[in-house]
Amino acid sequence: MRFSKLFIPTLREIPADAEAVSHILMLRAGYVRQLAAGLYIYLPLGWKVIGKINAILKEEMDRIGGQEISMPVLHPAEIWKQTGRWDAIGGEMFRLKDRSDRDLCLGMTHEEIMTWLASKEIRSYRDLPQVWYQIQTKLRDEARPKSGILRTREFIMKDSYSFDTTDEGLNTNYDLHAQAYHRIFGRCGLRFMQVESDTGMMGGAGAHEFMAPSPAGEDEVAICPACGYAANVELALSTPVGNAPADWAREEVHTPDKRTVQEVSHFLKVKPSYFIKSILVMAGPTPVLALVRGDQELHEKKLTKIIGPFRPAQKAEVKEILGVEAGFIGPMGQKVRIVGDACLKEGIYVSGANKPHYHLKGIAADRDFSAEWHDIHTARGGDVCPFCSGTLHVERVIEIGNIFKLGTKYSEPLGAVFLDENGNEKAIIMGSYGIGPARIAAAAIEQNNDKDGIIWPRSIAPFDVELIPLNMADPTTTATAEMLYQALAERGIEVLMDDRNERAGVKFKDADLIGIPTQVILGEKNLKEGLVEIKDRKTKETIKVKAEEVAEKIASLL
RNA sequence: CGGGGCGUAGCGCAGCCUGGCUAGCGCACCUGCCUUGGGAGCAGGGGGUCGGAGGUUCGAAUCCUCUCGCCCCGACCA
Repeated sequence: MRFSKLFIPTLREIPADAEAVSHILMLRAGYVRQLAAGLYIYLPLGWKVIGKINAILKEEMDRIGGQEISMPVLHPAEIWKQTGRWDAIGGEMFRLKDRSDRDLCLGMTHEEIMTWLASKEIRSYRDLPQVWYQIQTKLRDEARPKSGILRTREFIMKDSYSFDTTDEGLNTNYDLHAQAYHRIFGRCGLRFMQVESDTGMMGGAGAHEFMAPSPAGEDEVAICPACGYAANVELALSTPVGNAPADWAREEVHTPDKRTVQEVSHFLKVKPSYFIKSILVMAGPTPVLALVRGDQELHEKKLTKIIGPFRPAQKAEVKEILGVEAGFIGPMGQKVRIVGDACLKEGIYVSGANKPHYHLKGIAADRDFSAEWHDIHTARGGDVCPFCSGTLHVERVIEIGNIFKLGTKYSEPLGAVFLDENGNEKAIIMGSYGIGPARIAAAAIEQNNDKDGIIWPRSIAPFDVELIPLNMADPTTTATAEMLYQALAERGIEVLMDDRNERAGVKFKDADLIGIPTQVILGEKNLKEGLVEIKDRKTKETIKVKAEEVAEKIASLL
């Protein structure tokens, strides 16, 4: 393609509204424009990149037996009501009515519709397994769209769904998807990892997320370099580094007006890790006392899995239920349900004395109080891996894909059943698997850029080569450019030729910004000797090659 | 939804606090000349009514009220 004929509105300055590197660069390099919060227009270059990614997705999905279909974006409410999600999902679902006042919604995902199709068409175990996928627009009224293309209200997703007769079948399809995802992200040139993830409200037997490390990400994962354990911090297990043994005798200490761990720690000159933080929460009407070490944070999702949904208790409730004001509460002698973080089982600690302005030093689990022991703290870098005693580190990541074992969560309510070999009716066992192509693009930029712009991985770059004739007024330059343009095209190499009548500097700047991995530079002086330069966008390495050998040389590089 | 910030030309910004000539600057854009290895130079030119509505005032980009939009932090994220 010729630059002069392509709409590539590059920006010299950084748009004020952009923060994330990928966002800034996609705007500056003319890949996208924003229509409204969370709504983006893909310009020619941006759409080409998405097309490259989608092509890879299709190849790899087809390779594991996926069959591409296409489903409506507009859904009747009835199906979502049958699975309970019409009511379970809040403001995140776009809802509307048609002219006859029927409830409809815009699809945030397609479990319901895929399962509906299966319920209509699948009869026998002989019809299974099936893997159906689509690359389709999803709509979610996000509470907070952000980071450019990373979190939008309308986005494209590759979503696939597996239908099996047995758990073994599901496991097979699940593993196939995991393998396909590894190939996909690898081919897209990303640094990524597969981590254990929270099944959340999806329920079911297991889930993994695929994560691309980047400071622009919204999630954090805990990783053990020693044994390979990797999990979203939403569920990552860890053991905080233990305290040096303390040999305090049990004693009540006066701590006037010292309520927080910070204050008491400072006052008593005892490190926060020797404290037990007692947090009263209300699981519905039931009070529960959660205990975590003074230097740790309670992880609400972990606790939710144990006691169900809860909210923090109010100050008045603390006094009424525990008989002492917040700040001096401790686990001793309390009759409420107590859930303690497992690391508190060992060691001697300080906690509130259940008596205003007093703390109790020298208490130990089992001897002075008891609790149900669970991992309820938030994993942090430096914690010990619970599986191999290596040291965990925590990294910020972009979620680029996920895989879920759904089981029969959708097939049961929608009546997606089959008859097995013995004529017994059974619910289809399902899995669902998603990838966001736009997030792949954004993650690729986040991971591959420099001060001058984007550095695309070859596989998803909008073009393979950018031809840069520096002086369009020089006949030799333009003639050589045309010759090379043809020669490269004949070899199936996608070329962008910057045929604009711009000065050299402008062309160099734009080329670096746009990020096509290979540049071919035609300068007058080199051409006098019959030479052109091939420059690598990433390394900036330049080689001089005879003009007539360029096509061949580049073909060997790609 | 809670907290914070910002809306002035296509982009980036100044002016606002302390109302007052014709609303500025850089880049971009148009014309001509010139230039062609890292966002050139000279000359000339076009473009905004200050997010919107209402109010105060002799007078509002500037003060007040309401409203819309966008960004960031948090909550949420099936």
